[in-house]
Amino acid sequence: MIDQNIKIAVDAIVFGYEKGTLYVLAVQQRFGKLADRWVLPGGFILNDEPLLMAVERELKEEAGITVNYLEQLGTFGDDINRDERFRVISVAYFALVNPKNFVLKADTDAKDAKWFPVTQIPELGYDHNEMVNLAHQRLKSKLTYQPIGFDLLDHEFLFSDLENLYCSILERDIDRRNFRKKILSFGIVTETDKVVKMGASGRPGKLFTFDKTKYNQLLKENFQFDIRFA
Amino acid sequence: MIDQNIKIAVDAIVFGYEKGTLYVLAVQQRFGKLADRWVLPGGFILNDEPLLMAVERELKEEAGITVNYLEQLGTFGDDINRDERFRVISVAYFALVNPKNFVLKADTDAKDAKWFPVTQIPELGYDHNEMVNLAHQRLKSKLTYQPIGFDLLDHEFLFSDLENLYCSILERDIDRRNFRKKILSFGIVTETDKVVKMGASGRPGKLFTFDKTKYNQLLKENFQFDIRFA
DNA sequence: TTAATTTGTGTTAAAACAACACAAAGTTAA
DNA sequence: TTAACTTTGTGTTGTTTTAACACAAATTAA
Repeated sequence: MIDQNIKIAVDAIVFGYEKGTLYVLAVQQRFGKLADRWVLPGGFILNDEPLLMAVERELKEEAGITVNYLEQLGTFGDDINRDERFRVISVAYFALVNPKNFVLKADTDAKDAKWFPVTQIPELGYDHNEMVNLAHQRLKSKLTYQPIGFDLLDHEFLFSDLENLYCSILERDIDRRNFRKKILSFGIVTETDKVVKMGASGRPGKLFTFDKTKYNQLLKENFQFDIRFA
Repeated sequence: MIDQNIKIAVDAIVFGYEKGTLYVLAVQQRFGKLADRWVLPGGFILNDEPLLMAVERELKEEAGITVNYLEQLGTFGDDINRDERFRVISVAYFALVNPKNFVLKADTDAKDAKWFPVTQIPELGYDHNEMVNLAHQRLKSKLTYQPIGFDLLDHEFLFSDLENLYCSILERDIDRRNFRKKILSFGIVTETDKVVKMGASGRPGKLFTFDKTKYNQLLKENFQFDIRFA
């Protein structure tokens, strides 16, 4: 048997979006040297636990959430001292969730769980700021070639919600007419007959939904989602 | 100290290209239950060894090569029995090399090392065929949005080499005039004044080089390499 | 010297993109 | 009740990019 003494953990960068602001979920550590320090949700995997399950378990335990979208981001194991106690290699996951769907509640190892605006993330433990930066990049680029924005929104949303999401995450202006034309041309967003009055003033807007079935169908026919517009 | 008994390995999917054929490097195992079986080059990491170094070391040891391009592909750890001896999580790397630059030589654990055409890869040990498939996908898509094709070619190459590389890897026809126009418009490929006579008949062609410095410069100015053509 | 092979080059019609402004439907305040 | 304000919803046009297409030039082989 080989002599190897390295531990394996998973960590998750969970993005949430609400009213023009992009948030990242962090938890406050309860125990150990980094007690009180904010870190990404995550932890060691169990001996007989698949990686994906470990992430899902930790998110449930530490913050009480279940995500809409989850994919591997990358594995951090080049800095052999990234955890000062002993060597830990961490598999980072990228996740999206609609914050409205959950009330955060810290459970096991976490003292607290909180959404931080992506522009105001405190200094996190380990190399977690690095992970957040990488994930943030991934989100930005993925938004343009995969319809993942919908995983951050309500099931039914106003077109302006979608537009604002793109605007704020990509940090640029968008021409409403061109954007709408393009999105609708894909045929993966359906107009419902519901109309919703804004809390504030203004003309009421129609609600739309993302048609995932249609999207999967189109994928088989070599459809390529792509939004790179003015 | 947590009770965790999982080993960590790295594996590499190394692509090589020569005369219209794309190859993947595999090695034949010398020891153990899978002796004689072809597998991807790789192995367990050392306690104080960064992941990247582990891959480079294994490639050197098992096949005698140093790659041109190396990036993380993904971590395989959901199937807890992917290695039947005990649980192993493997970090897979994606690599590109010009086969001409090396003579393969199996050294330590490997009995033999060999290039297999990507269309004729034997049944490999563990989940390595899955890794190859994923890497192959990555290569195809990355070829269109990152200038990595050059890492598979000689330093100086004919335009037709580049064109054939794209044709064969992406498995589609390319219009020579449009392709050339597009590539040259980026300004990252430089024409040398060398002319080379083909081994066979035909008009001699000029040699070109990839200007990496220029490419890095352009990147800072928000340049986006992108080849999606007829 | 003729045939075969490979490199190298330009134009045009069609499609996609970028830029642009105002009317409609509602709310709020005078 | 009217005027001001806010937000949704919609078309056109010039510009740029893309796709489709063919033949001459330089060399080797027969």
